[in-house]
Amino acid sequence: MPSTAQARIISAALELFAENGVGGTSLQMIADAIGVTKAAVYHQYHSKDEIVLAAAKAELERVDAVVRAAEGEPTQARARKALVSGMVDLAVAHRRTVSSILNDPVIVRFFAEHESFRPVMNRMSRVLVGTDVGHEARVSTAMLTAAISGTVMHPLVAGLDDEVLRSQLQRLAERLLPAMNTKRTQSQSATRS
Amino acid sequence: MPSTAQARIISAALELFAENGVGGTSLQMIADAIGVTKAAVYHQYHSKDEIVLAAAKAELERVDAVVRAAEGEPTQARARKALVSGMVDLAVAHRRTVSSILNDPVIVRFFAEHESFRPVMNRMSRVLVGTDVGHEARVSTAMLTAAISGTVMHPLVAGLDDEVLRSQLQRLAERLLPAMNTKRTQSQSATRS
DNA sequence: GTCTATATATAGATAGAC
DNA sequence: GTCTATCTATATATAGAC
Repeated sequence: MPSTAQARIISAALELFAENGVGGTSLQMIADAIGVTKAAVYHQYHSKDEIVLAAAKAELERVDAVVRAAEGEPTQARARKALVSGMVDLAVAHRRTVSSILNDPVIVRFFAEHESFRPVMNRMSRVLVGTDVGHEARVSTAMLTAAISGTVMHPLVAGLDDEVLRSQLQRLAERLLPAMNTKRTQSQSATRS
Repeated sequence: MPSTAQARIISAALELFAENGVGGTSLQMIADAIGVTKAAVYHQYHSKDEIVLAAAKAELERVDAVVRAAEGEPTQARARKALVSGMVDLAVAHRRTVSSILNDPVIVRFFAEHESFRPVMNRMSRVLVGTDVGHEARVSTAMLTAAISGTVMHPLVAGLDDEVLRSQLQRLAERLLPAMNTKRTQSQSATRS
């Protein structure tokens, strides 16, 4: 839970990361963006890595909220629809930031190194493909997230209205969902920490 | 037409850009990677921007070759299949580099600023959706490229064999193709319940 | 084409006053 | 919580010898 001063830093950092990449963003830029000096920033976070970590966590929390909402749906079919819809809304609402940040090599490395990030992706995958861990399931999940986050910042859709983009994106995203073995719908309330 | 010395620089730069981002890659890193000094690198390219530009051009040339091959197909249906297939092959063959580079904010800005990059994307779009410039066509094209390039570097598919990834990716990518007005080539219907 | 050496700016980071 | 001042390392970039 970041303080207000920390929240301003994270917010500015996310914007700058999206525009310049993590490696291309300096603490001086962040400080300038919120109108303070570097030392003030260092008083909140002791290193650049800590800022990157906090920014990544803030982004992931948005995804976590969407996943949690989907997990609350009564059937898997509805859960999947809720997940796709929520992810599309999230991506459209943050066109410029979401994709560039999730794809930044530095952030990707953080996700790989810090284990606390993995559960969210696993839960998302479980909502989408259940307990199936086959090839198709994995590729489907990966493709769905990559497609949604990548499309919204594509130059070809830059001029599109949010509403139009959202509806088209949602319709296309659902085509990527793997076929459901509609037999059993997994209990959605279990296994959450 | 890069010299051999220039080609080595570009090759090393592409690897490093993928791993650290453009902003996180210094000329010293590039020089170290190919075993020369910074001054030797500067003798080939007068600035970091020139290296980024040359690297982006090299990547785009690979895409251009795929598009050109697709354009040579006799029918639009075959052209689209060839394009998807070629893009998938390209992405799988360069799992680590393709996506991180195409999504890097610095590269994206280069693509937007330098007009010479745009025609390739327009030709690709024309192969995929013909002269249609509607919303669905634009989102489809954007999503197809984002999905292919983004999936291959997703952690979820990191352990997958190239062959498996390629076949799954191709099958899923074809689901994103918009319906063709002329004749059906797939049993895949355009609208799903 | 590659080197040594160097100029200048800015990076990440810390100390200590207010 | 924010500042000034400062440290050290490294960034981009150039000059000129081999």
